[in-house]
Amino acid sequence: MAVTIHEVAKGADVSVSTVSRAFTMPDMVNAATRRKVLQVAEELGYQPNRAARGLVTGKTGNIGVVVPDVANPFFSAMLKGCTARAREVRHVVFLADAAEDPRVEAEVVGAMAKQVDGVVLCSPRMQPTQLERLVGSTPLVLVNRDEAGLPAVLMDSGDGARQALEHLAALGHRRIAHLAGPPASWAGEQRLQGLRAAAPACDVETVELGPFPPTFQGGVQAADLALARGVTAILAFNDLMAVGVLNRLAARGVAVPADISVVGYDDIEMSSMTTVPLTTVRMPMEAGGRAAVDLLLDGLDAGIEPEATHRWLPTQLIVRSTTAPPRQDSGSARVLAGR
Amino acid sequence: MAVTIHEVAKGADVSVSTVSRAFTMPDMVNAATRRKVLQVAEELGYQPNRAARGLVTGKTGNIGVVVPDVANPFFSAMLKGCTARAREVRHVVFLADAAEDPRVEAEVVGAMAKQVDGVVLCSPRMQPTQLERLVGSTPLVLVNRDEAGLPAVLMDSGDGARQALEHLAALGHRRIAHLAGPPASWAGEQRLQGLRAAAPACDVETVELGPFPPTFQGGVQAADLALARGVTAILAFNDLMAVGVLNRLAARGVAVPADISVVGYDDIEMSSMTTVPLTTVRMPMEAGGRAAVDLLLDGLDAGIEPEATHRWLPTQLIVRSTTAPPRQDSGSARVLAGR
DNA sequence: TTGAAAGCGCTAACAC
DNA sequence: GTGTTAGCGCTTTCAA
Repeated sequence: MAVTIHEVAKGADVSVSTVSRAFTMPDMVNAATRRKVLQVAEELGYQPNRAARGLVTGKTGNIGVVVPDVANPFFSAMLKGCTARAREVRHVVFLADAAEDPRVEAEVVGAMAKQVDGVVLCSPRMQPTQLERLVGSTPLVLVNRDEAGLPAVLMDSGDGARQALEHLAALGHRRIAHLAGPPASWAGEQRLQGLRAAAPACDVETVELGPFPPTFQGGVQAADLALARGVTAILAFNDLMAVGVLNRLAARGVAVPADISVVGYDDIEMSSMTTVPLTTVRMPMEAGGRAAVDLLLDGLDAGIEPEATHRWLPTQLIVRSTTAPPRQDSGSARVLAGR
Repeated sequence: MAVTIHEVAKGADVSVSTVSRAFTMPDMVNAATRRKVLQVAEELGYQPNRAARGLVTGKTGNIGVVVPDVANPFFSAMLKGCTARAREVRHVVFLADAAEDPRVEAEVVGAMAKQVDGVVLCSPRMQPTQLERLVGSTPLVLVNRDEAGLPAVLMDSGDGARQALEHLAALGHRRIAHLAGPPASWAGEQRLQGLRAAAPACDVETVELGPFPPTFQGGVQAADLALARGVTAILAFNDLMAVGVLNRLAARGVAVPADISVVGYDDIEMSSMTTVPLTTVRMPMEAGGRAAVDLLLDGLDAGIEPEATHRWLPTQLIVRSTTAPPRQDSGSARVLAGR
């Protein structure tokens, strides 16, 4: 079944160490010998057993990636970045889907620890103490979370929130709802802070709603609450929620953006796919995945445990037709009568 | 750094084999001893090195999953099923994203082969001959492809196409466009066949368009072609394309479903998120992922190479408001005048 | 430039 | 019920 290094050695009539060298340190072996070895290996379809190699070198060539939910477009985009970059640097990805469960997150890191050179934790939901317990089991890099002095790739969604707020304020909106996602979301917290910080200068009043599930349904649910609070604009936690909001507004006969403006956060083009093009804060998820892999590997090369290095990635507001100046006759009353 | 079995043995004052047994065959060791061992292991934070274990047992406890594109909702849903099921049976998932490149598919299987117990190939795009070359390197299970006598999980999208066609025919549609996706897609081929087979009995004429990229843009592009052919209904390759179609129709002032009916294929609720709820053929992607993992593992348990076992999963038409009877004044002319 | 041998962390006979 | 020992496939001293 599995063709081993011994068979290649026998076939090429050399010792196993020569075969090994032909692969790992090619110029330490005679050109002719090497050619022969490589050829025999090719014929036999030999592929070094990376697990065995890892056992002795201590380097597996694998990296672990843990996401809260692969089916969430944000995280599948991030995963895409991780796998793509990993491939470029000849590494393989171990994937774990934590199913939005903090305990699973901790558990899987333990399970992977020994078979990987390090783990990328994407938006981990777990408690700081749990996170700290993981430190030392294997090199860790965080994405969109800043904790325990760990190296991290951080997206500046606080700044994105500011951009969105200023955009809406410039249009004349004075009362804006913020729909929160999962409480454990670092990015969500950043957005809220960015919003609060920017609101006074923009002369905007923010209405903080939630938490809601970061889903289509969460958006539907949130839309009614936002409507009842008489806002003229809504900032949704992510594109899924934003689409839910859009749908609920449509169902209630509220026009977007005539009656209410909507802004979401997305990764790629999810939101360009809505029938009413959705204004969004662009989160560079794929780039984040790539950066995380780099950070992890750089840290490993550099020496021991990587220094706590933070890589900030900018976010960008993409304005589309879901935002417009508020009506002069002010949203609230009209909207509530709308149905 | 990494705590080994030896340290646990020393700490518990037993031999390594006792520690090993305490983990792998608990009832072959004295209850008191076991308790002590487990406790010491706990304290030291010992986790067996699965790679080393695999080296001797020949079983890694890992399974490989190869997808054409993680960022595609179809495949992230399938991946979700794989990881969920894998976890339930205490396995870890090795993920590879082939970036829609057949060569990469073959390559990654080779790279993973030695570290996994088997590989799930999701909708592989590679040639039959390439696929055959992979057989033997590691146990393989196919999803949505039937080739080389390999075990496979197959979704009956041919039947889904039939259901969609009959639905549209029942509404009175007589001229229906089929928008093809990637030529290498087995599922696409199935749908086309299902359509062709069902069309005569339904007294329907099918207009076969494509191939198009299975994306939003592909749908935009396809919509114009379909319109020009004067159909009253459109069957899109997947939900992304369907949404593209919807958008382009809206942009051209064509009403859905008044002027044209649209049907897509989707996995979960993507299509319930469109502003005009989209009628779709439901593909059980997540269930497919789970089934594939089961098939792989069952085959391994059963004995040698798994028999070529096929698992067919049904598809289901979900009717929503994007389909309606065609206008009496017949779509074609009206629509073309529409803009 | 090459080979022989030790050993990575673990399990699986085979003794005791 | 427990310990000793021989490897799993590979890399890496150390000698030749």
